[in-house]
Amino acid sequence: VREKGRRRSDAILDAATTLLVDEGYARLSMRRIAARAGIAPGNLQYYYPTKQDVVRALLDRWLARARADAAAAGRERPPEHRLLASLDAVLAEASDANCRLFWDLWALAARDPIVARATRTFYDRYRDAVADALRTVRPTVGRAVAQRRAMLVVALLEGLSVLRIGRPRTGMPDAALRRELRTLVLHLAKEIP
Amino acid sequence: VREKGRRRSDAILDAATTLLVDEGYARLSMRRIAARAGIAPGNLQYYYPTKQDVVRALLDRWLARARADAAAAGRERPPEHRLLASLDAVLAEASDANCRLFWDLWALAARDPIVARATRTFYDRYRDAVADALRTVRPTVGRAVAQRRAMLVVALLEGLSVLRIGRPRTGMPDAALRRELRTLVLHLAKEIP
DNA sequence: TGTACATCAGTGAACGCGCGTTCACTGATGTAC
DNA sequence: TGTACATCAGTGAACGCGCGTTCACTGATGTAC
Repeated sequence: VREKGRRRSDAILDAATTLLVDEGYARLSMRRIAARAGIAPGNLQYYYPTKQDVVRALLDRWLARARADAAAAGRERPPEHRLLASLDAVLAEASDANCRLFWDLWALAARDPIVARATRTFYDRYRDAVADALRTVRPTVGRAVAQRRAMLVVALLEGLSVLRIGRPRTGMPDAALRRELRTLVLHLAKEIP
Repeated sequence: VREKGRRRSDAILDAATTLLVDEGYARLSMRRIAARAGIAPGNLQYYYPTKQDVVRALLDRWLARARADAAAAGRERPPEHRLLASLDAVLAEASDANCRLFWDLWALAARDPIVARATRTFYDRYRDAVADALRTVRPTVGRAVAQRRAMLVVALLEGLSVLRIGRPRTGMPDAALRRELRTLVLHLAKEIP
């Protein structure tokens, strides 16, 4: 009696995620999630009593997966190339849909402490991974310094997604900007005392 | 008969702005705006036929003012200090309320082309101002290069606002991080070929 | 100076809608005897 | 092997709410004669 329930609650999160990515949080409703998952509203409430519960579960799962993906992608590279390879990977994954989801996430986090906590955990892990990469490139920098610099790198990447607002839909920044970005990050990693 | 109307439509935008900053877009409604402005719903519709009209007018006015303020603040400084002084000014102005408003703005821009256009115009001007400051520090860099580097600086600042999500409410990043930021931006302005 | 009239500014009830959530109820499934 | 029963999974109507918007109507204000 439990296997069916687990598959169902997963399917519900799948439906909710699809809706959230495609149409944004403003158009996400319990009734639409239920319809998308092919169940009655009452059954949705059986698994997730309130809308907040669905959203929190959805984001927990999503952020955990994003972290796992990023960790796996990083591990496959030789250490020296890890930093720049990760840059490219992040830029490549920053599709329009993903960006929109993050913007909704930030707005949501401003009002829901649990979402804020999940978001913060996500970025903490993200920063730590970048800090590791920085110390691989130059092991002499201290842990704390590397973490601060990693924070700047993460800020750069997240900020770049914002600056794409209203631009003709390009998957990522243009080549020249990407070159400037690589140069700046390399300087931060190798040159700045 | 026209002066009264102009004052009224301004007061409506004031009321809407207060609500948006205090409670976020999710809780912004025509009825609440009307109540806040002390008028009947029908009268609100007389000035702004739809909710979209209010929001667009509100953001237009708000972004224009932010641009004007930033320009004025920059003009008062000696050119050499302009870059770092602006950094501090931006960080100081990034209050919790302002951040929340920007997050709502980005989410909104993803679904409303007119909001997206206003947002883009805002960031274009922002980037141009930073590019000017960069060229003041080192006039030998080309216009295009300066613009790209300015974009990285703007991305850094906007990204830092995102990374404050879920952190104990500090007005700005801590001193050590701020030092790293200044160092990085100075390197970008002065050292990187 | 008074009056007719168009326009501006404003009211508040009403419509219809989608929402989150509740609830009484039903069938399916596993377990204990 | 059959039966009683608790629990799991699921239905769909209903409640009450706030929403954006419409609309018929009213008063205030300026303008033309």
